[in-house]
Amino acid sequence: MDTIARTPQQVGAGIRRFRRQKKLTQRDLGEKMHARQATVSKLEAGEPATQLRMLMDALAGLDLELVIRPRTKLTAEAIEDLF
Amino acid sequence: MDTIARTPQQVGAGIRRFRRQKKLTQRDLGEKMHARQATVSKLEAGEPATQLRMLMDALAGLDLELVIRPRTKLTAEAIEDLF
DNA sequence: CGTCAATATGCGCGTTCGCGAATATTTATT
DNA sequence: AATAAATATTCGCGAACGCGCATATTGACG
Repeated sequence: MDTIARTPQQVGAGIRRFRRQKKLTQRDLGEKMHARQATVSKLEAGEPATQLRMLMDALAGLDLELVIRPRTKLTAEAIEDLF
Repeated sequence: MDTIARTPQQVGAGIRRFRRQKKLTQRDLGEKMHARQATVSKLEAGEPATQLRMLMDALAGLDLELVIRPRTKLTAEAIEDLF
């Protein structure tokens, strides 16, 4: 399932969901992306000042990618996902 | 047209493309997101240490959103887009 | 409950952000 | 070629990063 993100928090939540789906710990992901577990923690918490590099490294570590696209109207289901 | 991004540089290039599509200058976008023109410049250049907040603010200013999804096989067309 | 794994938080350090402000430098446009 | 607009780059500053290292705190499970 793809994840829509419009805020740092939603980005973090998306990363976390995919990481858990792959049964990886923050430490596991941290090793893949050469970052500390603490850094992964902040990224998933949606810390707004997290560096873009950390996001992209995490995506690579989880074999994910970003799509940038015009905002869509949120469906009822998509709204559910935000919570 | 949606943009696929796997690196900070590709993220920046995507932002730039959408900004130009909307006939906005870096200064225009900067005002919308309460950031300096210089900051927009670095974001579009793909500076890896750019803050996540800057990315999300820029997307909001351009009425865009992110999708996080599993990496896809790149089609010939998508590969073109990377250059 | 107790125990261990997983996650969150803290400190000091070096680095780099984004800021205001200003200035190159590049890119139209005529 | 000349001018103006757009973009890139620099300075000093305060703030926050990610780091190693260490320690709470929380969560899962027997």
